[in-house]
Amino acid sequence: MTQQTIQNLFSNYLSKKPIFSNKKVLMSNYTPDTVPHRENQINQLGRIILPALKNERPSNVFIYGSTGTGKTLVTNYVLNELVIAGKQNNTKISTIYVNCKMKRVADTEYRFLAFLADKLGKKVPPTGLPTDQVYKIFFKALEEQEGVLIIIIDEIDSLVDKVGDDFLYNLTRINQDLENVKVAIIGISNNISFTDYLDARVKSSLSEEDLIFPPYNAVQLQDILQERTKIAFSEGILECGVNQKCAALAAQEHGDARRALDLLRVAGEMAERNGDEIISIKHVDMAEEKVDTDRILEVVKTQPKQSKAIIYTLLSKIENESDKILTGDVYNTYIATCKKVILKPLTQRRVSDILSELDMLGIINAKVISNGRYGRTREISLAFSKDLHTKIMDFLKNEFYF
DNA sequence: AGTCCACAGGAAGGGCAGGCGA
DNA sequence: TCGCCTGCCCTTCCTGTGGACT
Repeated sequence: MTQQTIQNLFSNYLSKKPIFSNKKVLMSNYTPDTVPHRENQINQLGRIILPALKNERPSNVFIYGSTGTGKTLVTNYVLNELVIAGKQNNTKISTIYVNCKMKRVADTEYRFLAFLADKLGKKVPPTGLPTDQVYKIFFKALEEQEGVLIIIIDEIDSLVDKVGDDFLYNLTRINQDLENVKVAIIGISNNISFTDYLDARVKSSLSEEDLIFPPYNAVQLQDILQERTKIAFSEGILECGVNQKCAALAAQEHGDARRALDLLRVAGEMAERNGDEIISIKHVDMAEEKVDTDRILEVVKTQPKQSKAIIYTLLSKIENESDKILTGDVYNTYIATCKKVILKPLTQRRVSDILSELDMLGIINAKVISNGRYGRTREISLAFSKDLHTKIMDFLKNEFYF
């Protein structure tokens, strides 16, 4: 592209009527003024945490529902309101929000405690101290607090899966040793059967109250999108049926509002990039493909070298042989791949774990099957379209200098 | 009913890098 | 600088398992 034409491109872009008037409202971290179709949950949660306004400890709450059902949004919304009411009432209410899925922030017991202590104003080094000392620092920080403190632990299941439920046991018993501050815990999880695996004592004290968030249906999603589009886009930009299509697609995916918003945002970006003045159904279709492609490609890109070698092995095996392959085959071919790219091969045990990780990340589908006397193994297939195969393969070939 | 395969996956521990306090 | 602690990645060793085969 010559300099002249790129200048034309820029001035063309600037002279067009803008597609977005406020893109922020389509982001997942945006808290709107109202939360449609969650009135019940807002009321229930509100009632549970009411005692905080009288400087009493509210019950611990356990919230569950699948992704994009508004759990975090409702919790933040209600707690914001609670803090405001507390201020008017001269009651000190503070909240700490922790997301246990955030890598290198709160994904281990140490980091989790360090994060909480940090929020309470006590610095803990990122590593180096014994865990019991971090507990001490955290308790000390708590002792200096007063009023009611509500700790929201989002994606709590992923931390418990990783480090066990001991830290929850300690946390739920925290109040016995504290005088000035009352601590309540709100646990949020995507996994409905999560509490089944907890220690009985932890379970009973953590879920003194339970709240369930059902998935949104297509009509409800449409309402949510309608509210946001009024603020997000310039007037008359949206073709009829765009909202419906985004809502319908997201409803198929367990009523995930986050996905609906993503689709709408990316559709807008697609239109913007193409220089179109109206967002049409065509853009939603493009957005659907892009959202999936981007997610998987991003996951592949961020994998360590060994996982990439395994993904490469899987792709080449599936390309050349059958759609479904077994662990043993993968391992043998992986050894060959390692030789080719001069990588020290891992043991089968470790490869088995990496395959489980890839399964959890949604890159592969792995199902444990039994072939009778020919053993038990995992049957592995790829979780994305043929189209994406080529893109990922190209990326990996480039990565390994093939 | 018992055997046997090819793994799955749990437990324990080694080695490393990074950080702290003495 | 050294000893101690952490998380992380990995290996080694081990037990468990579903179902075809005998």
